[in-house]
Amino acid sequence: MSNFPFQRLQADLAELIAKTPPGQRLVSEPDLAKQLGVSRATLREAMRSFETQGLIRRRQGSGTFVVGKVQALDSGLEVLESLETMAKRLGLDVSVSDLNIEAIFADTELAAALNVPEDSPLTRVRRVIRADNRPVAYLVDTLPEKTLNPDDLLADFHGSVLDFLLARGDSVASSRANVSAIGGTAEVAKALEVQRGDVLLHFYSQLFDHNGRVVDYSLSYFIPGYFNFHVVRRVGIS
Amino acid sequence: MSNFPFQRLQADLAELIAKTPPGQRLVSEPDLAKQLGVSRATLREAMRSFETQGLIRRRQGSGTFVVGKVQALDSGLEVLESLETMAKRLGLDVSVSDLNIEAIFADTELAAALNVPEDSPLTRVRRVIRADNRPVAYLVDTLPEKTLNPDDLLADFHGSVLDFLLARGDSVASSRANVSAIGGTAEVAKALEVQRGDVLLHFYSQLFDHNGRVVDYSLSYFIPGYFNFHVVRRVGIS
DNA sequence: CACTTGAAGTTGTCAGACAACTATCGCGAA
DNA sequence: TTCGCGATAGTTGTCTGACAACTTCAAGTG
Repeated sequence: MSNFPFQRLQADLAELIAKTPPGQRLVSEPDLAKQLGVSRATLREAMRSFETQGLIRRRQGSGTFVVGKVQALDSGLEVLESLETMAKRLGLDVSVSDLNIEAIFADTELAAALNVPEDSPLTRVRRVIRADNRPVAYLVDTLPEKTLNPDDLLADFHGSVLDFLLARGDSVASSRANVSAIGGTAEVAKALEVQRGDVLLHFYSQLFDHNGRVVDYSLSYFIPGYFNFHVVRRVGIS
Repeated sequence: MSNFPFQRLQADLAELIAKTPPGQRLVSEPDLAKQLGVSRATLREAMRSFETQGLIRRRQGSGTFVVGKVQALDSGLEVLESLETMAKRLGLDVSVSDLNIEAIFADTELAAALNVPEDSPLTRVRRVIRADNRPVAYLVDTLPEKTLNPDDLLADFHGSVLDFLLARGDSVASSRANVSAIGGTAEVAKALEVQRGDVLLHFYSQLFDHNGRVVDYSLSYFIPGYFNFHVVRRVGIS
């Protein structure tokens, strides 16, 4: 087919990875290169690409492993619920780790997103969601300090800002979520224990109260495959 | 920070790409490797990763270029409308290319998705959507031949299966779209003129008529950045 | 003017080598 | 026996240098 070793190689590698059981080690790079008829440098470029896609994971001194998937969490997007609630509804076991709460001040971007003056005091909540003890989502919420004080959280926070606000009786009506796909930045990649640039599903959303005011500005990053988000779309909305 | 050249390199490269105007050529690999203090092999691995993310494009003999973005198309996902309709609503200029219509027979997967017997005659419609003359989406629709005959299309098809069905007065009620992020397969990558494995936003959806029967099985692949899909999520659906 | 030829510059691929790290096995000490 | 530890083989990470394939453009040729 193709005259470029790299493209042939990607097809061969894809097939090899597909038929290799998750968790199993691939043959070593020198052997694989010989077996596939390319140099180790070219093979490594292809492997880097597959690692960026999240299909394999390389560990120096140990080997290259095919990554496996756990059961997917499925949810309709039109229902606003926390990942914790969603997991409980499905009877799955998720946990929260790397919880980080800090007080910051609004820069231009945050001020615009939250509709507050620049340099306003804000509260930022970051954490990693784990399923099957593997990181599957990285969530960053930013709220005005007036809405959520860092000290408030320490008392009774289980990982979901939404659940916390609802439990407190706050006015929360809806959220507008933008969905996209991106390669993970350094911060996100580190949190999710993947490589910078790996394929991630990305939500950028704003939470509104019943008066239409922005309550929360949220960035969510999901490793594909662990979640199934779906939307019901209807014709002729009027 | 990091002891691994590759991670430092990714940070440096990301910065360099970010501050380089779209469309402009980067300095050559040997020069860049010297400038960043790594070998050309390591640099090329990092560049492969960024190419997989769709941030740069390499052309043999010519150079490496930073890719630019056109204005994004924005749409609410809960409204089911074709990309063409959406573009017209926004006054943007999109076109259809690489239109391919073929008659196939249902394999196990298609039979399950469309709820028809295996080996049933089906019609498959594939095409590329272009904005600013660049490929931005790849769409594959598969329908029972009874619903859509290949010959029907030749008369009056403008790129959207949904618009065609609606214009014909078919019963189309809603669609269930699963949203995910994937690395492009060989077929998709070729159609979108990107590298296999590049980050793409992916919709897998079924179109239902008013009786709840599956009318169309659709796979959509979007290059991130050209589209802004959003969903309004509400609390306490009952 | 149209066409060819060549050179310079670029990315694509290769081979071999060494460094850094990991897992494992065997042996000696407690 | 059991624990700890060092040697060792095997793996990925990185480097160097080289050549092939391709693109571009300008000079030369008819």
